[in-house]
Amino acid sequence: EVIAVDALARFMRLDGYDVRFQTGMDEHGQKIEQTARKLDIAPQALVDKVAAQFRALYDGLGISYDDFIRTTEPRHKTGAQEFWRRMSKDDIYLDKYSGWYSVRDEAYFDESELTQGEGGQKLAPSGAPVEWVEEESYFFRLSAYQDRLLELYEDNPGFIQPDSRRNEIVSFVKSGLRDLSISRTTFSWGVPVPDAPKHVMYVWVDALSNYITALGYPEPQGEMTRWPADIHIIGKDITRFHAIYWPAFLMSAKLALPKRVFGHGFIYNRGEKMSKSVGNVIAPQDLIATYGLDPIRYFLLREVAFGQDGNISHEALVQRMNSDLANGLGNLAQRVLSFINKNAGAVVPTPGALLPADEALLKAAQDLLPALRKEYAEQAFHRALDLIWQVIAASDRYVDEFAPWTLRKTDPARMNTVLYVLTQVIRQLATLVQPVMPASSAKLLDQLAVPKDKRDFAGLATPLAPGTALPAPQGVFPRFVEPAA
RNA sequence: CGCGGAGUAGAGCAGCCCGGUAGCUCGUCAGGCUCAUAACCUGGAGGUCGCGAGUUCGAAUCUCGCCUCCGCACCCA
Repeated sequence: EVIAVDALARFMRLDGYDVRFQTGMDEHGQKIEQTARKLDIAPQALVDKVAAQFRALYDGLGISYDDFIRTTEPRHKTGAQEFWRRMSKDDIYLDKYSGWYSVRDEAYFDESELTQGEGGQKLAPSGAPVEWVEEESYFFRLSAYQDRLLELYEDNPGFIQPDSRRNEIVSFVKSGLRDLSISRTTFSWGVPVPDAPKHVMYVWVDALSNYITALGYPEPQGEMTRWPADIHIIGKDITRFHAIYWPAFLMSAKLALPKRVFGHGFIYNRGEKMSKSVGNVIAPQDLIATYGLDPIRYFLLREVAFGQDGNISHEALVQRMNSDLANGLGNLAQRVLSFINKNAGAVVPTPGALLPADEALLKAAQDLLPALRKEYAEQAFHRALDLIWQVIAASDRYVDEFAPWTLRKTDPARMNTVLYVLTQVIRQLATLVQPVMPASSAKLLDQLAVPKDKRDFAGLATPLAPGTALPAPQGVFPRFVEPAA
């Protein structure tokens, strides 16, 4: 889920890291070529259209990517060809390939994997028709990498995450690796193999190399100095390619390996897999229009244990919106800020001596950042958010315990101290929630009069200055009310 | 067939690796408060932890068998 990657990237940026967040799309392959022919348009025109849709989607989701690479770009093609050349010559050899091929799956299947369809038609496990294909092909000596890959997994338990994915990959590799066909002659929509014009690269050599071609590979200077990547976040269905083929290719080309491959789960609609044929696909654009972008982002990161599959439903979404956002964070900010606005001169209050309870709440808020670093480092976004919300609950209890509306009459100085503590805490919370909800947290920080250049995590070290004028507060997270049926 | 995951209060989940009063969120019921977006706080009710057997002084937690659902296959990214 790109949103998760985005939140991670934003978190690291706010924490002072120089982040490069790149995404892109694979635009080659026989499937594209065929689809384009069916539509009677050029393949390039087809992928241009799709790419535009993707960019629009990402922009709509507020994705803060630094680069969006398409495999049809010249920079990718030349880079991919160079990558091919630099893979060890011992690893690439020419041979004949024959087997049952499914165009739809872009994969060959073993005889034993096929099922018998109607009229004797052989079908791939996916139900897609297969055809007997015999062609000249370049092969990659993947079999030679089995031990080195297992060693890699062994020495770096965190290389494939989550663990369940790792186990799958390890047992797959242990069961034996076969050499990989890495070129095709049956279609031409792809990157030509260097010095073998009849061949185009098989989709994965081509597509996987995007991670480095986007960095300017083979140019060793510039962005390429950032390689290796700290993490590849991918759909769990393509974990195999990223955790087996890609490291093997990189080893062959004598490049460093990414430090982690994270195969994330899928989002289900009410427990059902989204599928066009079932007609239960939820368009992100519709969700944003109905609920707003930040609530969606929050929901997806909070509700789903990242890495596992998750569910989305109107009911669950509304519940999160109303209880966590409107009643939780939103209400806390609103009750405190509007009280200050009405009863404490609309400025950051000046505190007196702090009581243990004050210290405790401030400490709880300050302790969040290191705790969040740990969770983000493990891509445990749901736990990170849970921690933040524990402090919100503690803050609500604190408000009730010290009841500023009573102190207003009995002890104004103490009231100011309480309100001061709360503004500091809310500021912490708003700052820490930025990676997940950039727009809403910005509004919150506006209301706390935090300068735009003081909103990163380093800025948290500087408390809000007492006496700073605060604007009139406005609700940031509206309750979701069912439209009248 | 095989490999993998899951079955715990009305709902969604944690706990299970490292056995010992079954926990969280939401909902629900009662009480409190009134600063706030009918919100917030406190307390209660609600579970034979899929089924059966075994190990053990003791099992949601370990072992074996069985049942059910799901993924590894479409789609989507």
